[in-house]
Amino acid sequence: MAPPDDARPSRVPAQSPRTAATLQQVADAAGVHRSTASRALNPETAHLISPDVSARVAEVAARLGYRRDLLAASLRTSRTRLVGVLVPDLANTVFALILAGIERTLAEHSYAVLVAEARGADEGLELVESLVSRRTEGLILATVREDDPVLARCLEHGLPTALVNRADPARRVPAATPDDREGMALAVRHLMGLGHRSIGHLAGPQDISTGKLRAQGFRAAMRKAGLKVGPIEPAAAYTREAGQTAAERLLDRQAGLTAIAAANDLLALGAYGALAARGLACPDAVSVTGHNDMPLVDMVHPPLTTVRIAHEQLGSEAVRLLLERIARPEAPATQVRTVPALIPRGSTAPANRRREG
Amino acid sequence: MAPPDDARPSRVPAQSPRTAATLQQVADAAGVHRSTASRALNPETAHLISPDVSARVAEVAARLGYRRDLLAASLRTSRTRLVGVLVPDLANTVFALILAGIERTLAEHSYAVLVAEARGADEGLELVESLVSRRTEGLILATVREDDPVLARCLEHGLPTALVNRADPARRVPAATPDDREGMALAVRHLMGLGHRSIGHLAGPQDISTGKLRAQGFRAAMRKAGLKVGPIEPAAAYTREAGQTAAERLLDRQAGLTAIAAANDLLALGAYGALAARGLACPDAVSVTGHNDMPLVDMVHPPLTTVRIAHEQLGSEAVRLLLERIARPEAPATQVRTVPALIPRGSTAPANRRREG
DNA sequence: GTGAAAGCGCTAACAT
DNA sequence: ATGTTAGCGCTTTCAC
Repeated sequence: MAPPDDARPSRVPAQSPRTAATLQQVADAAGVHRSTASRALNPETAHLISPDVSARVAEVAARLGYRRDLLAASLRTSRTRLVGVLVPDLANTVFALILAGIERTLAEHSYAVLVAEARGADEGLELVESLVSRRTEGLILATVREDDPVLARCLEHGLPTALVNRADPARRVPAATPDDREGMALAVRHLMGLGHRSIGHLAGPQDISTGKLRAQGFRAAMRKAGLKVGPIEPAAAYTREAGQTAAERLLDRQAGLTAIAAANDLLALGAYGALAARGLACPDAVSVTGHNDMPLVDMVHPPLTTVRIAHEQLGSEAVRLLLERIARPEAPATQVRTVPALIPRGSTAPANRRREG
Repeated sequence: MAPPDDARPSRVPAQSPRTAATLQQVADAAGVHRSTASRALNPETAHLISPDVSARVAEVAARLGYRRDLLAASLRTSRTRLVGVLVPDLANTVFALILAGIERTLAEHSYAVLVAEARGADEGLELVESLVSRRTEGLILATVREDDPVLARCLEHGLPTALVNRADPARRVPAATPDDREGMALAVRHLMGLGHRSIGHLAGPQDISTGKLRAQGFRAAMRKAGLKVGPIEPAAAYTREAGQTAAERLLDRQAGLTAIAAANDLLALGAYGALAARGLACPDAVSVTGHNDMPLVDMVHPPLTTVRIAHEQLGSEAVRLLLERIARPEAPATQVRTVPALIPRGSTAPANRRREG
């Protein structure tokens, strides 16, 4: 009934493979054993097979639209080429940029990325279990806080882990972070260069390494300049709202403040709100600096002077560290710090003008 | 030499499971067959097993730190609970927000998300192959353009697919999009309400559904109001740079323009640049509207009047559509449109003031 | 250079 | 209610 298949190449790469061809089918069609087909199709083992057989198998595989089943291969080899990434908030630009860096770099190494949001610690623990049970080869955590239970669990599991943007004070695992102390020092020196002497620090949450280290950087830079360390007010979270609240406390504490160095751009924008609420102009009355150089902070009013973090690079460094860890789990945990850069814009100005308010 | 293990519960939940326990080991330790252990541990089949055996198995499993190997289970059941997501640019806030919505909703259904950036079409095609070979149950595409080869490939594979933020004109697959025509009509009506009659459209790329539909919405709204349709200039990409270039062309084409309705916030910000370059004040000389309500556009100068898209909702709707598709692949492809909202801010003002320039 | 056989860890008929 | 058996699709000894 059916017309005989003619030998010319079919128009489409085989009829739509409703059910994907399996290695066994390829082998049968090529008249070889499936182990031979496996070897022929795998670049690592193809050299074991005679060129003509290899060619025939490859041709048949292409005709049948064969695709290696990575799931089955992973089960057999225990190599999934899968990495899990945990972030606190996907909607946050900082983590989106880091994730972009991670994904791009992992793709270069033909790894796939399983991404999940760990809003709370409990959720994080469950996610680790689920990622382990999917046999991810390693994890990148952007969520880590002080005494983090998720990190602890990863260590228990012996799961190769790297941190990004957050450091582990105990240095038990590799981490890629910005040089937080130096970044804040950059901001403080910039303000001092403009003549500011009364500088307050709008700090981040102190159980996050960025929050803690940037506060340390602030103190150190002030001391080094021989200045009395200004007031430090930690915000409850890295948000505009928390920033505004903390900035208000900061202004309450020290009336004569001429500059605020914030631990993060969103906090700095919160400070804009607090200043506006008191009729204090920025930068005329009070200068403000941020941290991160998020997209669009060059267009806010006034354009935010900030410390640029190479977020994508942070992501790709974390990948490098993780892959190293996967290859040599017992090697010492490398800490990579990226170099921050000050981006001067309109939110900082010389301190010589007296405040009106 | 080693002290005998005493019977008290060990301090830690078993000694660190260097090598995770397997179902067989649990079964052996509980004195049952591994299929019994499997049934006992699976909520779906636990009712087949007597309560006491179930309890014993559960207890042993907990003691040994047993974790079901999802990889092996998936191979057996052909259900991976894995969904692939393709976005054009992870670093773009719009897609980050959509991804957040996708991830959150998929997590509720205990699906995991494999995310990848498809920068070009070739890359997209390869990614589809790789996702197929990982046996993702379905795909969400945020990358689709006119006559998209990636979408075509998904259809060939018979892979359940849903689109997000982009529509397929042929409606071959389900899609969750904003109501692009209505969104743009909102902006145009707002401008007309302020007395603007000479309005230009800073359009998006015309091979992307948002670009095309928003342009259509612009035309329709102008005609409906009995106005002559103003000039339309498509930008090469949804970026500030492309927006500035296209806005310059727009201003060249029609000198008397009092308002620009942009297809996207970044394009609108590009228009800010073009206006500033010509000494035209916004909104005094020319009003500008955007589209998306990206984070921080409320803080740029002037604060951008824009059309808010519920990006996270878009993501969760896409997930709903995809899961439906996975359940009933042959059902008609539903199109979901979310309702846009105009957010009036400082970049639009009444048209009565004459331009100085 | 190729084939045969075993098995990764799990689940789902099919017994009993 | 539980055990037996047979794979999912692949890779990798081990033979020849």
